[in-house]
Amino acid sequence: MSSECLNGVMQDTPSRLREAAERLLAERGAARVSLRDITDAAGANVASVGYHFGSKDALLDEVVRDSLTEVFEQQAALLAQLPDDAGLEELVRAWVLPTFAAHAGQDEARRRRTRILQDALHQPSPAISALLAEMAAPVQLHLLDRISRHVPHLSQEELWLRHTAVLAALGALGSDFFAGMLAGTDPDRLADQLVAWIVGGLTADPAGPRHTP
Amino acid sequence: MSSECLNGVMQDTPSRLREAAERLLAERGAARVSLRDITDAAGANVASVGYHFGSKDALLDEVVRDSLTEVFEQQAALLAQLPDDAGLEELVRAWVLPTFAAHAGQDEARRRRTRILQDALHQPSPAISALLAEMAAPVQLHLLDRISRHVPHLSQEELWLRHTAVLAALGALGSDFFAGMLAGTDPDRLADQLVAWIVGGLTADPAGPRHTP
DNA sequence: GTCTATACCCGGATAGAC
DNA sequence: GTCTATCCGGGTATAGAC
Repeated sequence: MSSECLNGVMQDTPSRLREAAERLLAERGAARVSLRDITDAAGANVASVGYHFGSKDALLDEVVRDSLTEVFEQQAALLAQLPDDAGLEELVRAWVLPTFAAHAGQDEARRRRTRILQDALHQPSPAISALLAEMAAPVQLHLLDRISRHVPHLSQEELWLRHTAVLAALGALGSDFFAGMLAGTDPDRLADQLVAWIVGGLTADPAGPRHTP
Repeated sequence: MSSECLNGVMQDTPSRLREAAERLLAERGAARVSLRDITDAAGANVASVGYHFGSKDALLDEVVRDSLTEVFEQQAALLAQLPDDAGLEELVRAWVLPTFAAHAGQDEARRRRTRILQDALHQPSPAISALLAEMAAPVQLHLLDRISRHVPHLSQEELWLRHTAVLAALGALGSDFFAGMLAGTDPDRLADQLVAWIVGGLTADPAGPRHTP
C-alpha cells in the first residue's frame, strides 16, 4: 500500500515525509528534529527516509531547497517589478521582505519558508551552506548590481562586505537568542526599522586608510 | 595518580580537560567536538568529564564563560580608557575589536577566545544563550549608553534593534559560511570596513511611518 | 577522592526478510 | 515498498578498583 488516506487528502510516503519534515523544520529548526520525529509524524517507518531520499540530510536538503527556491523567486519577482530607477530603499525592501518580514501576518506556507531560510542561514552544515550559496547567488548578484549604482563611492570589495554582513545579520536575527532580544516589537515595524538601518549602513562612507590624513 | 607529567608541564585532570576542550572548541566549534574527542586529547577517561564537571555541556559552559569573561573585560577596559567625549567611531572600534578583529596577528590565546565567542554567538544552545546574555549585559548596556549620546535621534527601541543586529552580524560573520564569503580580505582592513559600516548603520535616520509624507 | 570499565539510551544508517 | 534487527557513534550514569 503506497498511500494512507482517510478523506483522500493524504498522499504517498515520500510526500508525507516531505510534508512532515517541512513542518517540523519550520517549527523547531534542523537541530531539534530527529529522523524518528519525522517518520512518526508522517506515519512511516524509520527506514523509509533512507529508502526514498537516501538519508535524513538528503530529505532536509530537498525541503530546504524547495523553500529557498520560492523565497528567492519571490525576491527576484519583487526586484523585476521595480523600475530601473528605483531608489535604494525600495531595493533594500525587496531584499529584506521575503527573507525576514514574513514573520508577520503572512500565510502559513510563507511563514514556514522564511523560518526555514533563516534556520539555513545560521546553520553550520556544509551541505546547506553550499546549497544556500548556489541558490542565492543569481538574485544576490543582481541585487548587488542594482544597489551598486546607488553607492558608487564603495569598492566592489566593500559593498560585498556590507552585503554579506547584512545577510549574516538577517540570518542570525532569526535565531532564538536574537529573536528573544527583539520580542515585543511589532514585526512590520521591525522590518521598516531594519530597512532604515541597512540603507544607512550601505550609504556610509567607506573606511579611510588608518591614521592617514 | 592525579597528574600526568613529562617535564612538569602537564597538570591535573580537570585542567587538562579544560585545556583540551578550549583548544578543540576554538578549532572546530562546539558542534563538531565530541566528548570522546576531548577526553582523548586530554588523556583522560570518558567518565572523567562527568565526574569533574557534571556533564559535557557544563565543561563547555565553563570554558566559554572564561573566554567571554576575558573578551568582555578587554572590551570594558577599552571603553574605560576612552575619554568621556570620545567619538562614535572610537566607541564602535572598542566594541568591535575585541569581538572580531583579533583574527589578525594576535596571540594564540586571544585568537581562541574570539573564535569561541563567535561560536557562542551563533550557537542555538539555550544554556550558552543565557550565559551570553548574562555576561554581555553590563558592557553592552554601558556601550549603548555612550553610543546613545551620539544618536539622539534614535528611540531606545531603535537603537536596541541596531545594536542587536550588529551583534548578530558579528557573530554570524564568524561562521564557516560567511567567513568563506569574506576569505581573502585582510583582517585589519576588514575590521576598519566593518567599523565604517556599523557607524553608518547607527547614524542612519530612523524609519519614518510608512507611506506618510 | 580519583579514576576506569561498562552498560544504557538516543539518533542515524543499513542489510535482509517479507 | 515496507519493516525489523542490528550496528555505530555520542552523552550519561554507575559500580567498583585503587
